[in-house]
Amino acid sequence: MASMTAANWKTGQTIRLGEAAYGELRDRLTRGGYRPGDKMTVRSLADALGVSSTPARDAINRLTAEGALVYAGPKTVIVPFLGEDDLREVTLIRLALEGLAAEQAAAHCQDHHIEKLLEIQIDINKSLETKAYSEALWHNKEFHFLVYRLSGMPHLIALIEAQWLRVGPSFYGLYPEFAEARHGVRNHQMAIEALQDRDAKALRAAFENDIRDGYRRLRASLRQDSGG
Amino acid sequence: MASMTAANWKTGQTIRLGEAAYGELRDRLTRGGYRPGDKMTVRSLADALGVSSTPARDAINRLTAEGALVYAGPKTVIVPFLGEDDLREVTLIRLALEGLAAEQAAAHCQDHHIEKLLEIQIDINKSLETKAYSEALWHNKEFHFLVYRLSGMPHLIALIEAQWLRVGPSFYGLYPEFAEARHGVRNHQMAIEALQDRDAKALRAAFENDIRDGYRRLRASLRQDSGG
DNA sequence: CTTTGTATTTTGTTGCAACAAAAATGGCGC
DNA sequence: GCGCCATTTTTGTTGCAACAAAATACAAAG
Repeated sequence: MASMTAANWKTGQTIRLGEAAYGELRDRLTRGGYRPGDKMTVRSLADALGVSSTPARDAINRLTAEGALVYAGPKTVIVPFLGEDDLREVTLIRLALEGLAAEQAAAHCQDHHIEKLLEIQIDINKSLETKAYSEALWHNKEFHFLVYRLSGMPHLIALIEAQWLRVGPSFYGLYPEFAEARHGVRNHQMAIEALQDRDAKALRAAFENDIRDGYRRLRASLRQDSGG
Repeated sequence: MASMTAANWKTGQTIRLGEAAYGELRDRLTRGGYRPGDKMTVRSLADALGVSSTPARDAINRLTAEGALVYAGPKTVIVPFLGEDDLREVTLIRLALEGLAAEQAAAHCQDHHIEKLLEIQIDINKSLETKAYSEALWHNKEFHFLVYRLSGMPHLIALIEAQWLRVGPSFYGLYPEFAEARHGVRNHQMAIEALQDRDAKALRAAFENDIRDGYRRLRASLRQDSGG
């Protein structure tokens, strides 16, 4: 009994309101519940989540530490606008981290993982056909993180998730255009083929391509916004 | 006046106790004030820093989110032991992030930066000669982050600092052996030469070498501990 | 209409106490 | 000596109120 205590204490359901609030806010950010510039106040979040100010404040503090929220003033936390410089930096970081994750994933890939990826890709295509962009975005994330998890590097995955959370709110609004272009389909196909060959370098290249494609499109839309 | 508000509000001295507590605890961690396994309790930290429990809790929460502290049980936060797997993961992450930072740094390097690096290297050598290992460690960090800051990527630097904070406590205790071997001196020399040539790839290689050297030594000492 | 100065409202931070839960302690049986 | 269980102590979490400070709304002047 004493031996399982140290290993399994996380198993019990999360009774910590702070962590629950963090997870919920994180989810809403991921799902496009907020737009860049939206103010995050302790009291409004506490009301929205039905908790008191302490857990709400914990959630905001943590997301701020991770870069998913930023200070716009001494007493003002907002969902960040991603400028061109920010986008460049986060992209370079993503290339480094997700490239590493992909490279490490190849060694731990099994056939059933590839089958699962094929299923997810079918889901993505279906979602695109029915113009269910929010779903497509979700499946796209599933695709990426299924591979990244194969790396067996939990801390690395947490870092990658933090980067996605940074670009998410800015990315989400203009997904329709992205989806129409279907730029991700070819890259995902390349990734699956690389995985079948257990070719770590090719897998990395496929994901880097995907990241770079997304970067170019996001940057273009950023310039469009500032230009007109 | 309105234009400077958004840009300069950070200039005012930090009146937030939570951030001050975070900085202080961070500093103590960096300077070897705690060893792996040490318990971090809200009340003891609050006493140690002369603040109430809220800012102390904030500091612990943030360091925990960054991985510098870990949960060892539902109500127990400790300074983490770095196992061999953890060390491998953090090293791969460091290679990715610090490699990127070094590569980006080359483009922004000016002559006076190289001069400063030469000065720091002299400080390192002096500290090693006088067996002031704690000082040597500090100057070593100065050396690395002076280069990393040249990348102009503040978020990347924050990520790198978080990784250093993870390995710090485990690294600190066995520095004397490291210093005696002087393994870093050659790598730093390579880095300076690469910087003089503005050779980004060579600069990256020099820092990767430095990280890998440290990894091998730390891993060896880890195996020694578990073996005997 | 824009701008400037003022008043009002909102907000984050901090300290603190209560509570439940986990950890440390000590004693008991073997 | 060693493991196990009950008791005591310690601990994190949570909610809340007070306060200072910043943001906002508003009014007046140019």
